[in-house]
Amino acid sequence: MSGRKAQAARNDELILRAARAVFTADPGAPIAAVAERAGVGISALYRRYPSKEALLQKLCGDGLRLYIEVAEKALEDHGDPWEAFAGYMRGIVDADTNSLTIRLAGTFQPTEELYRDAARASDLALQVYGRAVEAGVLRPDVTAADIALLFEQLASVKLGDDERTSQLRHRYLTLMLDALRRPPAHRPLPGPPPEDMELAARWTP
Amino acid sequence: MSGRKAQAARNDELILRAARAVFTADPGAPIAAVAERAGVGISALYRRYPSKEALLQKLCGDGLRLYIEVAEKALEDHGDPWEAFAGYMRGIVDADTNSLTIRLAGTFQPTEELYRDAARASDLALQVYGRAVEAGVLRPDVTAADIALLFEQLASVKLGDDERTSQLRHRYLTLMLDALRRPPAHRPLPGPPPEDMELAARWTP
DNA sequence: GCATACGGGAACGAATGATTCCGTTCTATT
DNA sequence: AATAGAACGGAATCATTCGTTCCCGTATGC
Repeated sequence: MSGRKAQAARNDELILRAARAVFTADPGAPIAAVAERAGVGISALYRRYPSKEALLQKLCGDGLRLYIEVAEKALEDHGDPWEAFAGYMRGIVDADTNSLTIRLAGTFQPTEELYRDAARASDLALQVYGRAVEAGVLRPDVTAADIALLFEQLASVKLGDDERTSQLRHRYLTLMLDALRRPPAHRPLPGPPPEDMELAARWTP
Repeated sequence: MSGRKAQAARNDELILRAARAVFTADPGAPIAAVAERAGVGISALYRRYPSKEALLQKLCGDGLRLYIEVAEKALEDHGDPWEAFAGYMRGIVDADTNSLTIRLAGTFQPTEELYRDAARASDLALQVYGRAVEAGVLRPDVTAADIALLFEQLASVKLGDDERTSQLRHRYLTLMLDALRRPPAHRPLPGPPPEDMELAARWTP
């Protein structure tokens, strides 16, 4: 398989990657930004998806499936209960699915399938949470819904490039995990703290 | 003072209140939304501010001054060091200045005065932080810049009406404080956790 | 009474952005 | 080698949004 077909297949992937990156950074981004980032024309997009909404639904669905995958992996982990739970949270932060699912969710009409996947994801999250509670490693006054909101707070952290952002998210995840763990404890925070200049850079467009 | 002058004075206040509410909820909101919310016409806005940017600068400045006020109050508190620090954080969350300063900051050209106030705010924040560190009530591996980013994460929490949002922010602030405090401890979380229905409501526009 | 500051909201014009369309290129098949 | 047609690139289109301006009614203070 080579030539035109190969480019088409490559573009499939390029477009999805670009869309993910662009809409993760800015959920309201124009579709032209996706094309530009992918290095293709706009028509290459419209050949594959009938509308912007269709593309968003696809991305949202992919995000949900990724979330489900991470949660299932966590449920298979029968080692140390706390580590299983912490690993799950780190996995979700790495997958960065919250930027794609929730933040995009309000912007289009969810499909039936999307609802099903969301329900499944929610159910799995509840199981992961329940297992940590049963093992007694989680403080008892947080709920599974709390955990979901914590993910969203972490997703709101955005500073510098993608790598720096990820580093900081893990830093604050570690902090949150300290607050969640029973018994309470302080673990060393990973990654360097934000520098003043990093913060000051946000005052100019 | 009554009649036309009184209405003008009332409108001054109405417009500022409306602008605060609208831009806090959506930093990119149209100026017409502000007028509608204030219950005035658009020209009532333009009589007072020459442009949208001027209004945003005014709001941002007000937010900064409010921030400064809260921080100064905290520095005057010579009681229990931890409570002073925690009270400061609660005060900032209540004032909700982070939604106005940082989130708006990127959208216009900051004035000279804005820079000065931002510097002063940053300096005060550093003092509050420093005092908590000196008293040994704060874990040593977080920095003042970390605290700033934690505020922003809390500002990203938005669910239901304003009151519910505030309640939840305090809930997660309490969680974060548990992670910040030395020695580590778990304090009971205030406010009810999010219900599934509250979370599910966000899947439709 | 009346000049006028004030404010309501329609009108304007620029910008943005989704979608369509047309001409081009490259592949596979005849 | 000629050609049908898939895949593209990107300009043109068309609707919408939004900041700003303008016109006009109103009622207030003199």
